[in-house]
Amino acid sequence: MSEKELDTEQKIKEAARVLFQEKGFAGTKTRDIAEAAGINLALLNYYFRSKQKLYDLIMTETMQTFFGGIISILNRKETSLEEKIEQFVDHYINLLIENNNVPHFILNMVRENPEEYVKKIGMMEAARSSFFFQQFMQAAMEGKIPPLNPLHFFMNLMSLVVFPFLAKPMLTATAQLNEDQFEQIVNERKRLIPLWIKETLSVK
Amino acid sequence: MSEKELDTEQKIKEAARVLFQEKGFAGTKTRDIAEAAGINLALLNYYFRSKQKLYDLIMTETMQTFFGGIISILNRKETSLEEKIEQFVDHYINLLIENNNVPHFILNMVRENPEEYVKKIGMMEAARSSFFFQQFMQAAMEGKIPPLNPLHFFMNLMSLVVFPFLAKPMLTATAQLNEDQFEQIVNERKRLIPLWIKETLSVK
DNA sequence: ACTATTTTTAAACAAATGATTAAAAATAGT
DNA sequence: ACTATTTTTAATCATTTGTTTAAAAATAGT
Repeated sequence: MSEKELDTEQKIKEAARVLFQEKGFAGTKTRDIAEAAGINLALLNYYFRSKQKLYDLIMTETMQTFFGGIISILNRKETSLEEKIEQFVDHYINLLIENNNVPHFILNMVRENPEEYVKKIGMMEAARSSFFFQQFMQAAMEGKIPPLNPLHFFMNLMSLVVFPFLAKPMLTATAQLNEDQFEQIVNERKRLIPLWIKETLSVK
Repeated sequence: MSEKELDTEQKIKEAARVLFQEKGFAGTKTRDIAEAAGINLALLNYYFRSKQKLYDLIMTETMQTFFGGIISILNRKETSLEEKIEQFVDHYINLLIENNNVPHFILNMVRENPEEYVKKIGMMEAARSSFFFQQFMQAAMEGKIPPLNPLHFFMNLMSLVVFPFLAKPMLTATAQLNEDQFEQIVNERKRLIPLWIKETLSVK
């Protein structure tokens, strides 16, 4: 096992990750991956057996990236509900600035392969059983926040954080925003989204 | 030109619309369309010349569906800012309940073909020059609402309305929600989103 | 009823695409 | 230096896929 070996494998995986996230499974051709990675086409099958197996690997790793980091934030005993919201928003916006296409990829993936997705992710269950969820329900019971369906709350939080990254190509295509302006906008949202979310908890 | 003729053409277009919206351009095979429409494969090319031309047609019509109805709401002289928000939310949620996959399709489309998308849509420009936008800026100048970047405001509105439909496959795949429960949730949001959005206008 | 036109069908084509093979090149172990 | 193993390459295979063709069937015009 030399340096070069890992290098080749890694080059393929990286090229595949970028292309799969951008174009989806059907839209990505094995020859495109080989070209982007600068390797011979046969090496893809040599290292990863098949396009599907490579895709599955990228899928798993991407899910890990997207959902992995958040569990620990939601389960911290020492932070308040408000602090968790702030950390959640900050964590995700930072993550998505570095991985713009991940939300799009995950949505495509779930549509292509709902069963596989369900197997790989106990995310919702993890969120439901999180300390964050307990804190939310307790605050509702104590009347500190209104008895809003937690699903609305969670959907709002994800919406406000994630949607701009899904819509980014629409904004940049129409020359509404360039790369820097987009990043500035989403960075502003690190501060604003927690404020907005807390406001929604004062409604009705 | 008989009944059957229009019928065949329509059947193909309908099947293509469903499949393209669900699976994207690369993920949809001409044979799948033919099978779903119950027609001979060659008829697709007979009526629509090519897969690409058929896709372009579906794309144009879908954009029309998605953006067409909203302009008149945003330009009404007789409604207030608040009323426009309510009508906007109600209009879109109703539309998306009948066309669950349209947001996903549009996002895919923009990524596949940003230039074509830009040509087809002057939506942002229409929104910018709308009476709604003037009302928004005026209210900000008069201090009735804070000087929030209109982009944040518009992004929040779209996020809260559209995101649940993008995330729907995640919710149904994990058996969090069935079809009816999902529809109930988004219907609740017709009332809630305008309230939440108005709250965001009281922040900072 | 006859003819021209339109629509439909089965078959085939050509290119694209995922995968494999067998040989060559590079590397590791001794 | 020699051998075994691993990695890389060029060529090829088998399917899939978008499209075309030519004939058959259906329809319209008279």
